[in-house]
Amino acid sequence: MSESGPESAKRKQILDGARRVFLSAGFAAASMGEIAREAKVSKGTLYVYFDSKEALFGALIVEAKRETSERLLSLDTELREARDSDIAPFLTMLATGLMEKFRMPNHVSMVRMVMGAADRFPGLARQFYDAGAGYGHARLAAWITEQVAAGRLVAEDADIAAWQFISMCCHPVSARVALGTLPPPDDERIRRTAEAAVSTFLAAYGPR
Amino acid sequence: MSESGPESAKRKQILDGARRVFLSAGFAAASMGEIAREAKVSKGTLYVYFDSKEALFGALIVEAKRETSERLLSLDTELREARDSDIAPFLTMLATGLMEKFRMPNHVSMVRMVMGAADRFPGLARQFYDAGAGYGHARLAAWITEQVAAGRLVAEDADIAAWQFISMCCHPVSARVALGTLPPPDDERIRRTAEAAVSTFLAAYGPR
Amino acid sequence: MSESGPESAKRKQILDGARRVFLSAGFAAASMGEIAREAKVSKGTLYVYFDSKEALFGALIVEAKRETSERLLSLDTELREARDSDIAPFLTMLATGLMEKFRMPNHVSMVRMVMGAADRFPGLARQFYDAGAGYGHARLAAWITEQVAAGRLVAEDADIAAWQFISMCCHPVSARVALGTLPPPDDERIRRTAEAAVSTFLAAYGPR
Amino acid sequence: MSESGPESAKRKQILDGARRVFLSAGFAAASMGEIAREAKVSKGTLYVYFDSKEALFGALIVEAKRETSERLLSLDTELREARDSDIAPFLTMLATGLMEKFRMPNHVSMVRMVMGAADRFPGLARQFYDAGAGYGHARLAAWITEQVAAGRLVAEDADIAAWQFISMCCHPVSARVALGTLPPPDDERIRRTAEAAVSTFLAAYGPR
DNA sequence: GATGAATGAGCCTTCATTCAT
DNA sequence: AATGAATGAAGGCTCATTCAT
Repeated sequence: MSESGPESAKRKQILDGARRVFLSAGFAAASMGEIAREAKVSKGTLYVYFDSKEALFGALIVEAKRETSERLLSLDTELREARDSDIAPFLTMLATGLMEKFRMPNHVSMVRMVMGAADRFPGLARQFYDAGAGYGHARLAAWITEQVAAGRLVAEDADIAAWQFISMCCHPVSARVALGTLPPPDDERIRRTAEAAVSTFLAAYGPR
Repeated sequence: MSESGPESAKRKQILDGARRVFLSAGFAAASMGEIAREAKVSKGTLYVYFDSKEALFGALIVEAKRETSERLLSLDTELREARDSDIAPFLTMLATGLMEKFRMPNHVSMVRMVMGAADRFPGLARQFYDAGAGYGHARLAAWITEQVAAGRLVAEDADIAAWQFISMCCHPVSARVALGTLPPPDDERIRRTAEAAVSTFLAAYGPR
Repeated sequence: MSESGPESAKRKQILDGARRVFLSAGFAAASMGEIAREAKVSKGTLYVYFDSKEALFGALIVEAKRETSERLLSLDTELREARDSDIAPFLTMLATGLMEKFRMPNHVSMVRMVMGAADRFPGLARQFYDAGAGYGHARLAAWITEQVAAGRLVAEDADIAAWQFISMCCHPVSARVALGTLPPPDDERIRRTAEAAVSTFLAAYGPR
Repeated sequence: MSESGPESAKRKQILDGARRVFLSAGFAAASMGEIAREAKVSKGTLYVYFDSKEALFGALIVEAKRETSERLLSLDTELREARDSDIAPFLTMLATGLMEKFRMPNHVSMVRMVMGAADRFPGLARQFYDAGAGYGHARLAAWITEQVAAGRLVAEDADIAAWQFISMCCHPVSARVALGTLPPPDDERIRRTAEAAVSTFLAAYGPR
């Protein structure tokens, strides 16, 4: 009794190999042979589980999307719990978490890969965005709206405010690391950048 | 009298074809044959002007870098003239210009292409970043420092402040358009986002 | 149960095709496409068994070298048995064998090919020489030394004497056939040339 | 008043460049571009003087043939003068000259090149042979015939005798150097080999 | 299900040759 | 006569995909 569905162990083994190869080479430069070698299966087996190179790539993005979605569920929890806690410490934690995520080598590679493939696979890029940045932004905007309703923040456009906060955290990292191939920020720099983001955000939208 | 130097017309013709192909396919997926077809020269001619596919790609980045540098010279002028003008209108103009640049299809494709190739050509990605985002950030930080000295702004860390302003303008666009393959923002959305960026920036660093 | 080692049937099939093409065109003028066609395999299969055109060429030389080595083992046996037989008939047989070998079309082509590639592949040419002419000369020189010790020949320099005998047999054939593209000698001419070589050799080194 | 005939200085300049390139690479691996560079003319000029790569190669062989012919005219003179001199010293001189010629790098390369191209250009190889080895052999055979007639040598088959003498000199050198890529013989080895050739030749065909 | 040998289209690059100047 | 830019046909090699075992 075996299965080649999404739960198969071999399927995961292949996806792991594919992730390593696709992340470091991008879609076009990755070769099925190297993926097979990396996943320690034969080339033929690849095609037992995935119809084509594109399908394998797509499955990888979908998987990454799912992992991101699951991780972001904890954001929901945190946001819900944060309703009654102090705003500043919570935002600082949020900012720090975002930046730490954005400096991780795997995240950098993933962004590079998806961006590099966005012209060829707009649908996948869109899914990746929706599950990650898009979802995160929507949740934060909703939380801001709640805080405004509760009188703890003052913001006319929660959508834009959410983007501003996220942008101040993520962009300096991804512009320098993912695009500029500069070394990732150390903890101290992250701390200072996060605090500055919170400070600026609250200067604009904080109570009073 | 002909020349195969950087001024040659045929060289430009090739670079134009290469830009179209590289921008829409990325480095690895672009083929020299398609570039030749697009540039309306023979495949052999490609190699008269460029030693290899990599060299052609590199020349393209260098050219884009140079164009960006030249365009940013006007930023210098504007920043200098802006010393005595009102801060808010100037920042609004800056924000609008940034966002309009970031929604241009060619810019989107260029960022996607350079990001997708950053793993293989870190040096080129770095050059591209240095000439564009890096240079722009440095100029803005210097300007902020001057404003602080003149008492028109209050900012402890001009470096971070500059990144915040740039990020609030660029990130919402590039995250949604370049990564998320969403339609670019229209003029109205740009206006509102730009104004919000200026407003938030001045709330944090403005006089008083 | 398959194997791509030196025993694989397909490998032999490829080497056979490669031999035909390399022998008739030389290394540089041979094309992998033609070899594939001649071997009745696809171009890709060539690269499953051999890493490159050079590797395929090298394997061909090594194989030819091995065949030559094996064939020359019988020379050892003959030389050993010839110790007690009459010298003249044995030398005549040796001379005839040498000349017959040197007029064979495949041998002519092989020498042409190796010579033509000696500038680019000196190591391979050296291996080919060592296994063939070099080994044969060494064996004959050793045999002559033994005959001198036994008082059946008188030669101060067995090395030079061996070269003289071999040269009188081989050079007239290879100069005219391999270099001059003249028709190979018929049996009668071989007989006369062989007898003359033995006669001259014995006039110089024979007993008394 | 200019001429593109065989006397043109530019033609010679091209042939010189072509010789260097063809000799070191062989026909197929040589490129017209490199020849043009080596000859310090444009690629187009090559085709003003020679119809094709093959024609240039052919002209090179013809020129080498002519030079060889001219050089061999002195052999005629020497042979004529040698009629009355002692045979042994003359033959020793002849043998030494042959071997010195055969160890010259240019001669080694020329033989390799012509042999490597003999399959494709049998006519040229034939011309090269006729003007060199073939002509030399014929002259020596004629001289031997004269010596026999004069009672200074005893040989039934002057043709074979001439080949034997030439072979004992040339083959040990070309087998080891041109084929085996071994270092060329030094002067001492040439002296010993030449003397041994003369000694063996005279043992077989000398007076008495 | 898993394998890996085999395929052939396609890629980057080179090169003999042509032609307008 | 001389140039060198331009061409397009190969050439060596890779790789996604298939299929018999």
